[in-house]
Amino acid sequence: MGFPSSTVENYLKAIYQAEAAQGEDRRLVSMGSLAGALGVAPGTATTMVKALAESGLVEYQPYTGVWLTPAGRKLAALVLRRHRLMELFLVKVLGMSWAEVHDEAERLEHAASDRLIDRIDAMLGRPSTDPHGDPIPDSTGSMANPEYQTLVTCPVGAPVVLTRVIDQDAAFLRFLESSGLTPGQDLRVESRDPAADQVLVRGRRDRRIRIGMRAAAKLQVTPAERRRGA
Amino acid sequence: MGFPSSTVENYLKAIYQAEAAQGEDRRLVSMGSLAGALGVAPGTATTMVKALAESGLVEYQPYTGVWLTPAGRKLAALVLRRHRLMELFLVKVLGMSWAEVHDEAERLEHAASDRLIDRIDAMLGRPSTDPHGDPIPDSTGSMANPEYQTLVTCPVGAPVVLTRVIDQDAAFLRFLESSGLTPGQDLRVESRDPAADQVLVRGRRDRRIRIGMRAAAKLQVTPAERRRGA
DNA sequence: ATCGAAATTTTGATAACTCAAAATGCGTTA
DNA sequence: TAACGCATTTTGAGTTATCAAAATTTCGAT
Repeated sequence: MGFPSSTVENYLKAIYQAEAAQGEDRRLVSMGSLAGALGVAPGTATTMVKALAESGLVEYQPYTGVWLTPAGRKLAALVLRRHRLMELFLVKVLGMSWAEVHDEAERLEHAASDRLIDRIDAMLGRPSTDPHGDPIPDSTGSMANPEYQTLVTCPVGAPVVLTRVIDQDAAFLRFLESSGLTPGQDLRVESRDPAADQVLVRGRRDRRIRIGMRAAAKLQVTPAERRRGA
Repeated sequence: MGFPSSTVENYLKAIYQAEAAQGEDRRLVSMGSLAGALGVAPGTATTMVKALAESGLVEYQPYTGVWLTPAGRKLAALVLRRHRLMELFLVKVLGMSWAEVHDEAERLEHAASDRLIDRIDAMLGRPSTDPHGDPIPDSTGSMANPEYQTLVTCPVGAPVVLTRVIDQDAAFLRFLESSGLTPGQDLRVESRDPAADQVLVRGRRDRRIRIGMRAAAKLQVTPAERRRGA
């Protein structure tokens, strides 16, 4: 009936992202991980999910998990759209830092009207990704979901471009910023040592950055385009 | 304890504005008008106001009314600050229309952080009034509250500048916009006829606009500065 | 001085969201 | 297959904000 509450939007978004974080196929989200992602008690998640199932936004199998219906998926994508456009807007127009916009957008995404979001979208030139490289769903809720390699999987020595960062933690983002590891940067993995949990990255001006495998796996890259001309 | 909910902020804002709408001295707001302003049942207002009194934000006398404590007044002013800066931002930066920003700001004012508000404030050059001419409280919560004349009280024939519009109704604002009655415009009251409930205004390019006394009373003006030079 | 209308408060319910802790189900391991 | 441990669900309760309708208070008019 009425439009979805912030709480409903947050549950849908969390389910959407948990689905996406898993593989292509297994789109079943456990109560435990959902409750964890939202910071609520397990019983709370169960109760809410049953309500969401009532309104046709998710499917729910007791003791098994939840997944989104097409309606729920669309709604979640539109929340994500609001969030990501808002983040990009805060960075590009208001000059806020990459690291601090997440929480701000987390609240604004529930307050901004479609009209406002469309203005922002237009002002930014209908962008396709947010400051972290996350793709922005269009106004119908559909989104490109490209598969990238990461600093763990890309070939050693090959020039790549940092394309997407899969983590919103402010401290991590501040570290990346201070290391020059921001989307768009040209990089090259110089060496990888799984035993020592070390990845050595060459950045701009041959800067060397050492990070662990876990962090490296959060940095997605694409092969660098060969420069044209001489 | 925790920070105020949107509901609390809205009650404080409504009380603040009801106080201001009354005279300088009589700052006592009745339950009826408060409930009316917020669109809730009278009993609801009573309940909430008692809770606000518990937290020291208002003083409450049963069967008499409410008024803000200094703490409540400051909080209300900061909500108003967020609202007005947000409105001005939406108009100036996002090019939204005067008439449509009120509802948008009504929601965003509860979601924007102090940090964001300060960025907006800085980007707009620490403005002193919003698009309606309403004064913007500073970050300590203090606000200039100038007394203006209105199109009902200003001298007939005297050149004045439209300074402030005391009404947020979208239809009214759209009418004003289409009539060229926006803050900053030079005007002159050509004639006033209380019997016929008519005020005849001369606007830009000698345009004639006829409005009722009630509408005229919502348009606040200051005497036009005499132009220097030839 | 009292009566009655209007405003206000109280009462009893409801909806949305949450928790802690008890109960239940599920899969694995012995 | 029986039992253990863990995840999940259920239960009982609390919070915040709301309403409708009954009870109460106030104040002006007779």
